[in-house]
Amino acid sequence: MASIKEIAKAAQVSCSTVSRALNHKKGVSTEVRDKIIKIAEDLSYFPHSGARSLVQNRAGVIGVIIPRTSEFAFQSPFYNHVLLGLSEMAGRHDYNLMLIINDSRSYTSFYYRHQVDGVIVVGNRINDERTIELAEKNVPAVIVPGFPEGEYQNLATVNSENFKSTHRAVSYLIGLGHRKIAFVLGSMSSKYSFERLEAYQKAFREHDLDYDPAYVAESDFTKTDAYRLMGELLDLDQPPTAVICINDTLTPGVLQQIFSRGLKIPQQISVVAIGCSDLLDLVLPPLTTVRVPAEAIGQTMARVLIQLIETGHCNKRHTVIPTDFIIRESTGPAIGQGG
Amino acid sequence: MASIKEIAKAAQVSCSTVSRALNHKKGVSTEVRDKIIKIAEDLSYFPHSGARSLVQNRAGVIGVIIPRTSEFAFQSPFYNHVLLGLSEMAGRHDYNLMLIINDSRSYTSFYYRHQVDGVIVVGNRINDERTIELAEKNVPAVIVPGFPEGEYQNLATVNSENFKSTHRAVSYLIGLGHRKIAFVLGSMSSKYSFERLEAYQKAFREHDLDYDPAYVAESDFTKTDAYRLMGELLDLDQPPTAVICINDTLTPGVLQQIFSRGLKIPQQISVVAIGCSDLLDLVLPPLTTVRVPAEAIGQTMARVLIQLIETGHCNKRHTVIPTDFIIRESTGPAIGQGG
DNA sequence: TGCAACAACGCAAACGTTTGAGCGATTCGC
DNA sequence: GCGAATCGCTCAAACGTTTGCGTTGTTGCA
Repeated sequence: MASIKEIAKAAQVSCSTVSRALNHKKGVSTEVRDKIIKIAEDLSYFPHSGARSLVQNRAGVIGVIIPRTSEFAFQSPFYNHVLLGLSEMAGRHDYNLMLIINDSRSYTSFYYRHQVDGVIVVGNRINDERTIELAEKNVPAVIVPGFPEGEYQNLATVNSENFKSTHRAVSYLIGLGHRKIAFVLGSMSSKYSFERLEAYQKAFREHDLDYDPAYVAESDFTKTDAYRLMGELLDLDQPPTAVICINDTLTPGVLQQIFSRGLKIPQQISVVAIGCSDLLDLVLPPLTTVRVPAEAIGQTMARVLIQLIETGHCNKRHTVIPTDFIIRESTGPAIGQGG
Repeated sequence: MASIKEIAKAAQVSCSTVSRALNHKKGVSTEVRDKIIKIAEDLSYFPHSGARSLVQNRAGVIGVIIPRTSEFAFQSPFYNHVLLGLSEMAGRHDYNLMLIINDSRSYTSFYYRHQVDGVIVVGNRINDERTIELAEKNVPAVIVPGFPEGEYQNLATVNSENFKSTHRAVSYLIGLGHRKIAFVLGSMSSKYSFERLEAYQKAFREHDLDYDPAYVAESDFTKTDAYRLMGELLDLDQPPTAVICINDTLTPGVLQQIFSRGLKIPQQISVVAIGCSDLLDLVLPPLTTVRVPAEAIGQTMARVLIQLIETGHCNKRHTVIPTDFIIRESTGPAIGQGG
């Protein structure tokens, strides 16, 4: 409500001086500055962000795009944790978040329409032409996941260490004597499904073992489907002695199938979860987990984007965040296996 | 990038005409209008929202404040679903969402600093002075939950039907013969814990029964605490034959305690969940649930706020959204009870 | 023919802020 | 003690829109 003019009048100085005083720029004496600041507080003055963005070409807002249905975005712990990291880091640098969910329009149009300073895309699809447009129009942007073909000045990526972590988990299970290791994947159009499957295969090869494709199930990422698929896997003549769940959404479905059959974990089947959900922390026994650092992903994305916005370049265009492999009580030696 | 000026030059008209043409106001011939619109598209023009908000005093942005830690906000399905409803309804009316989580500053300052058109507070604490400030400064705002003392022109509330739904659930359990009905509450400083407990008590009174406070447990809203409390409840000399979980965060803890003891649901204990989490839908057996319509709450909040913003008043200052009581398979007749 | 009404458009002010240029007054260096 | 640098401040332009008012040209009506 109160504008810089009223403060200027009250303090008997010009607008310029008020602006400089409030922004702590030099060129204003301490007495005048203190006086102005006091008046501004008394009048409960807040700068008009629109006017400011007009002249400064900076809005102090980061656009966050989640190209998923709202349902999906808010149900998956991954997005929640990324948002958490984003909001934390953005807040620390005095940026706010503008949220766009399930908008079919171009990312670039969003950037222009809302005068955000940069754009973050969470859950980028492989080969989404909108990401390329973003890069070609030189919009400061950070995406997860994905490595675009070209090298663009203003486009950065953040990924989690999919291959390595999955590889470690599978190797661990093999080391425990497991050979029939079920792997409940999501859709293979998803980048990380693909990477993690490769890791799975490589771990088998490294131990001079063949892996049986029958134990790899491709789901549509829903709990229901995971429940169904796990049922099919357990109905095999040689049911798996271990199972890996590729993400948070699937894990409950797999677990419920196991629980419903009264199978003991880890005595009868070992379980490894990949994901970031805390909701599963209370599952008994505590699950051996590949923890995807979604919060750190969000933080990093925000940090890189802000650097991109403010300096026009970034130190690392492609960041890979390491995952943790946490061995807890849901995994144990395979039974009835040759070791 | 492209401004209205460039379009004006290209179309050989004045800025005014361009503005009028693009905003579909009258005073411009159809030929000129079409020409301008075409040029605007070719130049991929987007109006500068800052400049627009400067002169129109409207930003097209709704501020969403969640006065919780980021962890809490993003873990609880309630907030997620409210956000879902908000984003859906806001999008439909061409508003965007600006998200503020865990900001200790005044709500009013947020309103002014970011030139949002109105403010939504999700998870208002009883007697939070910041809400009152919002109302007193006449900022268009909608809050959940809560009924402030005074009647303020620009402050509206949305609540879910806490009392009625809980009452119905408890009555149902009593009808099934249950007498020792555990109730795992959250903190009593929370409005809905309080309301729901009252409903619980009233249901007992109405059936001419005394309720035993020993079965009411006040938690700190965490899974861990719920797990612990449910353990204590089951260790009672006369363990409960039914349990009601007051919200999504608690339910997994309670369930895990039950599962870990190998108790059969509903043969040995009936379970009623209050909440909106879909994650629990896959729990076996499917839970009898008081479904809190968080998504509808979000939608309603957005709708009311937009009305408040655009017309300066709203039809209903206090909206109460009904809850559903969904009877599924986790509840059954009490065993070893006199009926 | 004369005049009112109206449509289509341009002009310029206004929104609130930042910032380079400019201008006295004081201080500094030598 | 004189020019140069510095300080503290003001002026005014600029950012991109919208919009009331004015102007021109056309049409309608008597």
